[in-house]
Amino acid sequence: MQTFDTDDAVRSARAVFWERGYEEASLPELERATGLSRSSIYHAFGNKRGLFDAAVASYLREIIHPRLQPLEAAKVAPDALTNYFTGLSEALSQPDSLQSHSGCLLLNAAGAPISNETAVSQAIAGYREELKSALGRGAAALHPEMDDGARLQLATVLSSLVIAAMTLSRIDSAQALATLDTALALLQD
Amino acid sequence: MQTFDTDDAVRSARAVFWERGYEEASLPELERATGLSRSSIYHAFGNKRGLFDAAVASYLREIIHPRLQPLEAAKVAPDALTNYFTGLSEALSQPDSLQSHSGCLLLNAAGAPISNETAVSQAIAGYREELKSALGRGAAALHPEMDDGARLQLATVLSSLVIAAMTLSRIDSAQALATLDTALALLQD
DNA sequence: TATATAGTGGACTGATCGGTTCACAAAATG
DNA sequence: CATTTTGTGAACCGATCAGTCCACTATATA
Repeated sequence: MQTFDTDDAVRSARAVFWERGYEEASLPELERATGLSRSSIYHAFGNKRGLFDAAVASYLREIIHPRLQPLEAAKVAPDALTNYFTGLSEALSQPDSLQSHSGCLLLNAAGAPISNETAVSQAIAGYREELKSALGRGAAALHPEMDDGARLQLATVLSSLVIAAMTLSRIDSAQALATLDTALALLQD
Repeated sequence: MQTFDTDDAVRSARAVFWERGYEEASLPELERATGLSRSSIYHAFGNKRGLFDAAVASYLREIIHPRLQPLEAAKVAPDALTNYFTGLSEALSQPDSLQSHSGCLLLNAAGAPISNETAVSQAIAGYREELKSALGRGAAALHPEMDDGARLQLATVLSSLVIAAMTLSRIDSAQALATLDTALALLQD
């Protein structure tokens, strides 16, 4: 049986992919981060790409979904949408968090050659759809009187603000936070 | 004297960086695209990074600024903002254009290790600021009655929609176009 | 204890990386 | 024509890449 914890190893590798991207994450880096030797990585994950896919699944499960969960529950609280943005804003304010200085693992991948892989591009597109859908449910809970068209428009705007903020967080945290503040301001109207 | 046209060479290299990103654009690829040998590239641009910087400057000058120009003129037409979004939407609809399948050279770089270079991150942050400012001027021309706070908010939202659309264009052109349609819809209100 | 199975570390492969060097070519200057 | 200057292509550099292989270890089963 395996002497290392698979989830721990994937989490460590995930951090490397998050910071450096798929292509620039080297095997020696991944070995160092996971504490595993090359043969163990290849035995457990097949190849570098297999480890990346495991990292993406882990990212969705442990980073994305926990924050979206209140917006995807059967009953959505009226303040769930506000809480989503304040929580994300706090995470981006933490100056040494991966979120704040590396943005979003998936969106970073969107601009890299790895996005030519259909499995990867589908994961990113699916994330955006899920984000939009969850934010739409939050909008419905906050503004029950809003009609479907306006709610869909708001969900598109809010999810775009999230995408822009995560993209900008790597290069200008002030602009990223200001972008999220704009999202919060939109919820007051 | 130089037997090749510098602007032509930079344009060709720019296309490679645009599609592949800085790190994954190899010297052989850049040689092939420009038709130049390695020593000519190094003689003219110093190194790979110098060629990339020239490509970024060329991208701003020939791709970004021409489209923003009507929004940055002394007098901005009321329909300049709408024209910006319809023009961008048409460019992303062109299925074989670099814009449609490679998004934005600068935003792609934002998610890659090259963004750790301060000159690069400043170029990207500056682009976002300029985009926001130009869209704000367009909003003022379209809605002269709008107060400063609302105009700034709208500019932040619109520039975020552009960023999201350019990011998504690499992986899901339908979502990218829908995002720009949302921007156009916001201008009707 | 003997045998089979699963996991691991390190050495190695061929390919490719960015960057450098150098000898030659072409043009300009005297 | 001789010399100098500038530009260029090709060979080469050490380093690093992802991936493979194999001998060895540790555990599990019998």
